[in-house]
Amino acid sequence: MTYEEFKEKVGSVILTDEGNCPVTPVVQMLQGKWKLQILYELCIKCPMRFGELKKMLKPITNTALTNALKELEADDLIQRIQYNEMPLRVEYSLTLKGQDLLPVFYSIMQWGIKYIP
Amino acid sequence: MTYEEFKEKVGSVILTDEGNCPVTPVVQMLQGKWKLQILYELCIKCPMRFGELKKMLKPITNTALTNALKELEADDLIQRIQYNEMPLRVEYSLTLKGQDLLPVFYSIMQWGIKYIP
DNA sequence: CTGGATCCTTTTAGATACTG
DNA sequence: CAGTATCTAAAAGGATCCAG
Repeated sequence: MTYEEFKEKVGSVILTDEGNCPVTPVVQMLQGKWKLQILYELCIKCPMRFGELKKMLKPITNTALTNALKELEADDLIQRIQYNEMPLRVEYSLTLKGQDLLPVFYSIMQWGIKYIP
Repeated sequence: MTYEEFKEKVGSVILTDEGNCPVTPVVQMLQGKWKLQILYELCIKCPMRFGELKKMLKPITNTALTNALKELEADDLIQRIQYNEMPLRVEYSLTLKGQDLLPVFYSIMQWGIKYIP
């Protein structure tokens, strides 16, 4: 896509909400130190358990992981399922909405490959 | 792109850096309350002057705008050109690297259109 | 006009200990 | 195992005043 094409599309499609950036709210939703990494892990393996995620995101604390997971669930990007076994088991997985972020991740990744050494 | 396709591509292409999310560093770079909005404004109109940007991002303060612009420039996403006229004029524009974010913005936008009411 | 400098408030993240 | 609760540290953001 060229610069002019973008201007044209954005200008007509969604620049209606008082000139605000249509990208910002989405990125706000993904902000925080851990959310994207969690989503990424769930892209690679899904579902995953709490402890499994914690191990992958190594230096993360319980508090941080819990908070991030809660916010992602509140935004309906991931789903939490609790199995009342002994010991307790909880599994997190991407929702359809969350899976729909894959193309976004991929385009970001393509940019990163080009520009991040 | 499907879930499986993503896994395959990501797994082979870039999952080399110790399992860390390849998307995160890019998003880190775009984090902060104002950076994306600035880039977006520059997508719509480029170049723009300091005061012009300030007007578009209405409640922003000088400090916040200055800081965001500096960081964007440090990441080589925008370019600052100063004209020593009287009164002083400074123009900001997207670099090629910055313009290359357009497809990313567009894919985020598509997602937003689908899921944000 | 385009910021710099300073101070202050708010938000976010980390450490530690504890529970069903 | 999967969290909660509480506290502290750090970072981000805002307000105000000043300068080339």
